[in-house]
Amino acid sequence: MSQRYDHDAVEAKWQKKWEEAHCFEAKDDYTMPKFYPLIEFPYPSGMGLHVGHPRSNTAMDIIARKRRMEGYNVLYPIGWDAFGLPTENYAIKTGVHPRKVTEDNVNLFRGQLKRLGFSFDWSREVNTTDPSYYKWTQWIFLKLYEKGLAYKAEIPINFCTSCKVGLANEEVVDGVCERCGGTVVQKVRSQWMLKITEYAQRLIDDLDGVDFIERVKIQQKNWIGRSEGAEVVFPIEGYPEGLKVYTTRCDTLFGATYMVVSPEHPLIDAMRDKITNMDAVRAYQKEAARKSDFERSELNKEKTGVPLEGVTAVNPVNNQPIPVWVADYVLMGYGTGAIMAVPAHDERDWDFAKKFNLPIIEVVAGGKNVQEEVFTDVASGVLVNSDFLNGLEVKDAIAKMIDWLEKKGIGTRKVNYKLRDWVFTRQRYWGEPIPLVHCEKCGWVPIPYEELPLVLPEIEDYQPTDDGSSALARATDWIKTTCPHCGGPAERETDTMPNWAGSSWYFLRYCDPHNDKELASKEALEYWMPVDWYNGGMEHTTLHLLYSRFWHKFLYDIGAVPTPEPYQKRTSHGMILGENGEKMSKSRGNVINPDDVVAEMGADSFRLYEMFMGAFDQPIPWSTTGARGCRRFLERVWRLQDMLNDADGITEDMKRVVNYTVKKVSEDYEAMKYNTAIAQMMTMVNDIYTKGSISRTEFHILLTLLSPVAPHICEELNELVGSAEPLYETAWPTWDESALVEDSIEYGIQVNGRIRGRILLPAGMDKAQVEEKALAQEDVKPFVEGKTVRKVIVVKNIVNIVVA
RNA sequence: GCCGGAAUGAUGGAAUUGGCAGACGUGACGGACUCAAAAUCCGUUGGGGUUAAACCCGUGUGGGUUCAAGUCCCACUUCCGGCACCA
Repeated sequence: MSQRYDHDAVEAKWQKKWEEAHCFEAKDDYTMPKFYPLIEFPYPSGMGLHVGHPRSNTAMDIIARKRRMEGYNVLYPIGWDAFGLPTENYAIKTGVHPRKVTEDNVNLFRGQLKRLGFSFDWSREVNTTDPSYYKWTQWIFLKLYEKGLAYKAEIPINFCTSCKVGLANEEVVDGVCERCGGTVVQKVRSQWMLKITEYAQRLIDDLDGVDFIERVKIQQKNWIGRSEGAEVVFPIEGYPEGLKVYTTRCDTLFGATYMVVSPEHPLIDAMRDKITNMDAVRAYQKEAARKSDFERSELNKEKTGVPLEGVTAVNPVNNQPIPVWVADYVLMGYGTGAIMAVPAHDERDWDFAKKFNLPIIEVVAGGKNVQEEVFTDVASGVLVNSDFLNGLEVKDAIAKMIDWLEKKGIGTRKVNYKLRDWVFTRQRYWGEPIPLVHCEKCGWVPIPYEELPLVLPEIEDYQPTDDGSSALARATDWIKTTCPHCGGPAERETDTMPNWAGSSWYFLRYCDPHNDKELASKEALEYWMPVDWYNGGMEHTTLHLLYSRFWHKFLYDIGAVPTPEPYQKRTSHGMILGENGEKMSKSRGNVINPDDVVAEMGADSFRLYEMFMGAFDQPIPWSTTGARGCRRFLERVWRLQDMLNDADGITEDMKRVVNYTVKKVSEDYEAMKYNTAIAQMMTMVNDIYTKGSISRTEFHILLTLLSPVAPHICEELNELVGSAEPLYETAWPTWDESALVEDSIEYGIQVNGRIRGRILLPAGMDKAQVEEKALAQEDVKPFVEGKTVRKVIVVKNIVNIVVA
């Protein structure tokens, strides 16, 4: 009789063995076929590991372990994305150095991850806050600067007037500071920007060559937001450059009845002497500055705006005067910051026109009365009231109008992107210092490459300064330096990089993490890149994933990496919710601590449950009883050691189920359908229990299949039953397709689509024979008799008899 | 608001991608074992209906396409992720 299944002993034993055998370390043998799976490296928060982390980690661990068993050289790395806001906020509150906080949190996370038995290559651990790491983050920034992709711009930040600190959007709740409730204002600061927009088209085009799940591709494309249209200039007396607008619907130019500029538009200042209601305009600008873009562009909110009295533009297609308004639903960051409004055919313009009683002119016929209802369905309309466009369909009208505008020199064809350049600076201490100095004489000057890394200076006080600069501004000795160019006095940048910086290239460092000459050697990059399979959360689709693709493309352009794309394949897991179906959070009190689960039922049960709980790509509520069910399954597997029989190989009656299980599990792992793979192994175990015995070969196959999910218990059982080699050195099993063929097929017989009977027939009968048998079947007869059989359809194992 | 997902028994989910809805797990109920309980093993479990069967209803709501719809199309409802300084 077997001993009790003691998960603590089994798991500790095998974790030690694996570590001593170094069996999960990637080999430097570049002749082997390689496989590089990747999970998003965690941010080591003080809360410790979240049950969400192991979901992605286990999924890729399964693939990593399977690939090793298939003979691949696997690099499955881990590291820490450790710069960030919460750590700094904690330091501000407690006075503990962020480096110390980070170190403690990393130690906590490392211990928790190790306890879960992931087959990470711990010898390649990286940490973004390590100067030997961020040396290369700074190096990339300098390269971007050198190539003209980093520039300064005046960009507003959220500023708490009471804490005197720049706030992340997340820290602004209902317009006030999350921490102190103080008033938040927009404060303009000069910030470093990265020209991601220069890569917009390639970031769209190159999605065709990679294997990302479709929703990721769609979301990235929509985020980049390419549109084709025209820029049209509306002349304004006293404003020589005219008011330039971007439109995708230049066919509707004859229907433009007013124009709108965003509150930040330079026109307002330039025309301030002509504008007769300047006080009202200024007040409106001030009001708008308080709102986020998000609040401003909400469609269902009440439209606001103020006319620019004294300013009149001219519609260039018909020379009609057209009023200009300022309204916050127009954003300076998109297009030209000004629009022509065609209320008859745009919902927001229509609402605005109705509210302020502006004229509405129909130019596309096909809807109802445009005075009462907006008409936006462009596919079905024909142009009216539009001079030379009358009678044309919308798409032909657009083409004709663009030609006309270009010929007349009024407008030009223009591709526009919603994507905006990346604001790359934070008024924070706990980030990578920007390796530039400002010299009175020479302007911004990069520090020489030999001086990298530019190390974060030690400071005593992490409180931000009164003007919204980071605590770095207190490190006056560090700030004061000399200009590398002229040798004169210069000052360092006191803003730091956002935490997206370190995470935009970490997968490159894993290829060669200890290199102090390059970010990674050419040979290592050529062998390991691209990442073969990257799994992570949907929430990173438009920021991290896009930013890292952008950096990678830049590095490719300067010859630093061998591939134009960093990731060959991208998949995504669903979030694990609390038992009540809500997002896990401290405040909701529904947080599940992985340590508690592991202590109660072991890492294997925990891993198994996370893979079994539901569809991998869907959000799923946690269930403690569900997890216990997985523990119960492992105990059933444990007791199979008492059911071993003396049969050799795979017994005849198990042939089908064993082969089917190998196929099902192999294919489902690859498709990330872990839940159904596990369900099939449960079915196989249920079968064995019914039979009461199992051969050694069958048991060994089961253990091999299960080992990527529950590696500790499988290794232990494998050893207990006397296998010569550990499972991690065992080859992945194959299946015999011919063993899956059934001798007979059960057909479901439908009459008019409703199931009426079943019939078991030998396999290989042709359709006519099946049809005949089905029509003669007893249960079916009453539904067919006395009726005319119109048609009989035999598909797969369904016979549908259509009668009338 | 915009972009992307999702909705199936009491419950988490499955369904060969248009072909017998509910695999597998949880819970519940019944049985075996036990002095008893726990654990374990075996069985039942969508709703209505029937002694039993037949049969009827059933995949968020309303319409549609099809021999056949959880799956495709149209219109809605609710929930989840993202919206550029959380990571």
